[in-house]
Formats: sequence, structure tokens, C-alpha cells
Amino acid sequence: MAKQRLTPEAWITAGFRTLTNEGPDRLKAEPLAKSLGTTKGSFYWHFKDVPAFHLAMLDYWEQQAFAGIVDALAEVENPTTRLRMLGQMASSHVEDVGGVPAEPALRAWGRSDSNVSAAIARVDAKREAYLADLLAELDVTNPDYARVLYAALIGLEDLGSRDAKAVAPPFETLIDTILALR
Amino acid sequence: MAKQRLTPEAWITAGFRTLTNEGPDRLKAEPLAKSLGTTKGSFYWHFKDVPAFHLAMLDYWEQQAFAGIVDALAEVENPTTRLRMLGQMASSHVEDVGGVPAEPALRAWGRSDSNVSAAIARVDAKREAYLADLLAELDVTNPDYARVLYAALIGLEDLGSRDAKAVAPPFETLIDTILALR
DNA sequence: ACCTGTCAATACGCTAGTGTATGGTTTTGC
DNA sequence: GCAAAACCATACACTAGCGTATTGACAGGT
Repeated sequence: MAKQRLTPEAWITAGFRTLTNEGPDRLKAEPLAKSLGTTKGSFYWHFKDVPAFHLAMLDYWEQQAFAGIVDALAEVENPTTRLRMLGQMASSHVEDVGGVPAEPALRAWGRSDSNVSAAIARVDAKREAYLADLLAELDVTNPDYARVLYAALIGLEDLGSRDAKAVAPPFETLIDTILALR
Repeated sequence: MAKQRLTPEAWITAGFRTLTNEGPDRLKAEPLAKSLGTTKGSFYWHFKDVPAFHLAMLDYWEQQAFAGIVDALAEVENPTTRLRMLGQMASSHVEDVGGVPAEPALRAWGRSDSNVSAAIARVDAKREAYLADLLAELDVTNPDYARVLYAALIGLEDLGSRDAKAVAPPFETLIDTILALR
């Protein structure tokens, strides 16, 4: 927040902070400018208009959202540990943007903006497919499991962000249960 | 939408329609009036102001949200079928308000309104406790399962409302898996 | 038939935010 | 060191929505 010149990235991360702390209807030029200690003169220099800024946020997120998980897991050999780490990652906020867990708020935003919704759908499809592959390596081939595991992560994050509920332990329990089936 | 006098309920159900179709930032007096073919003169007759209207929506929802599930399941004797029916209910929208599946949109709204968030937290706690009891009847005592089952329902509904994905089958599979553990 | 209370329309002033235009500062390349 | 480019501040006209106040319509009870 020091008094210095801003980059598009600074606006975008401020956008994610605002999104998670105050919701999507505060994703406007003047409020954001205030939160950065500047004026909208800067905003309209870096972005054509407010919708363009929203698209920039989405681009930024969509790049990170999938790579974040996969890169972090790439070096782990054992597929079982890779699977277990997913729950840890969801709760430890590997994919934070601007120091804030962006994903639940972004999912909420998606319910009222079709561009956001489309970006989420793309990321969801990739992540679910990744999960299905991972499970297949472990001889769990029913695709319902990928879907329900992913859904559980989403739901746990939602529950956890309202109240300080734990995310990882129930997910661990679920994985144990599924793996025990084999 | 016929030209007749309105009740508070008519405004509230219109509110839920608007909430799920256009998001919480359209929950304002003038847009709602337009959607009902009237003017805000009516709105401000029935409600003190916009926040009061929001509270009325919440009251309405909170009454239905828990009773809806429990009442529908009360007459089912067998706890296993009761458990299985939960998945069906989530996808068949037992708890719709105004002909529209209100819950995912309301959860999204909760991220930017603390009153909404508090109402959701209350309902979640009751439903999770109900689920835990149900599982206990089936000798599943680890409370992680109630949490993760509930989270899966939330996540599945979220995934399903974006894309036309199925909610019930993956949930069924999950239940089978948990019950198979005993 | 009319009065009374209930509900709706309209007009008003106000605020928060938009996007543009124009001018003022810093940097940076040479 | 200085022109040019990059960046920020301010002022402007405009719009959407708020909440109030006043008036209008219309049904039911007597």
C-alpha cells in the first residue's frame, strides 16, 4: 500500500482481496482505487473499463487455478500421497491470489456473471479429469468418485470459510474410505 | 405476473427468482418492481427499506430450509432409505422457493452479506447434526462422515447448477461406500 | 352510495459510481 | 539533462438506484 506506481497485477490482486472480503459488487473502479490509495485515473489507464478488468482477473485466475495444483503435485511420485495432499492443499490455500483464498468467493461470483461461470466450468472440468486419472492409477475407476471427491472439496471449503471448520480431516477420512474399498 | 395487488410473499418469491437468475446485486427495489410489473411505491409499502426486505427473505428461507428436509423424511422409517433420499432431494429441489432452486444462490449471497452468512451457518449446523444422528443410527459414528457428506451435497449442487451435471448418482455411490465400511 | 383503509404511481432530491478529457508528474532512453 | 512516454489526479456530465412525500385508485363494510 506504499505510495508508488501501480501495475495491472497490483490492481488484480487488490481485486481478489476485495472480492473475498467484500464480494463482487465492490469490484468497481472507485472503491478499488480507494483501497489502493489512488484514484480511478490509474484504473482507467491500465484497463479499458470495468468489464475488461473483470476479464483480466479471470485470465489471471484461470492460469493459476489449474497449474497451481498440478505443479505442486508433479514432483510427488506416489499417487496415494498425491491424492492425500489435495485435501491439505485446499485448506492451506496453495492457490491464493493476493494473499487471500480466492476460490470460494470466485465461485460465488460465478453465480451472477456468466464469464466467471464459464471460467470456473473450464477449470472444474480439467481438475475433475485430473482427479479421475489419479484415482484410476489407484484402481478406482468409477468416475463418480472423482466427482464426489471434488464436490466434497468445494463444499468443505465453503463450510470452512464461513465458520472455522476443518477441511482436511474429513477429506482424509473420505479418501481412506474410498481407498479401503479396493 | 397479472396486474393485481401484491403481498409480501409475492415480493419475496420474486426476490428468490431474481437472486438465482441475476444474483444478489439485483435484489433492489426498482429492478424487482420492474420484474413484477409494478413500481417501488408498492415495495416501500410492504417493506421499510431494502435491508428489511433482505431480512424478510432470510426469515422465509430459514423457516423452510430445515423443515423442508426433515418433514419430507419424517415418514420414512428405514434410516438407510432416509439417507439415500437426501441425494434425491438435493437434486429434485424440494426446497425451492418461488419455483427456483434458491439454495446455491443464497450460499453465494452469503459470502458478501453477514446476515445471510449467519442464517446459513445456523441451518448448516442443524442439518449437519441431523445427518450425524442419522449416520449414528446406522452405526457410523465418526462425525467426519456427516461433515463430508454434507459438503459433498453442497459441492454437487454447485457443480450441477453450472453445468447440467448429475447430483444424485455420485452421492449414492458415496453413501454405498460409507455404508459398506461397517 | 360513500367513507375508510389498503395498496400503487409519480415526482423529487440525493448518493455512488461510470467513463471521458485534460492537465500534471514521474520515469526512462538516449 | 531533456524529450517522450508512462502514469496519476481532477473535474465533468451522466445513470441507476435510494428513500420520502404526495396523490390516485379501488375494495369492503355499513
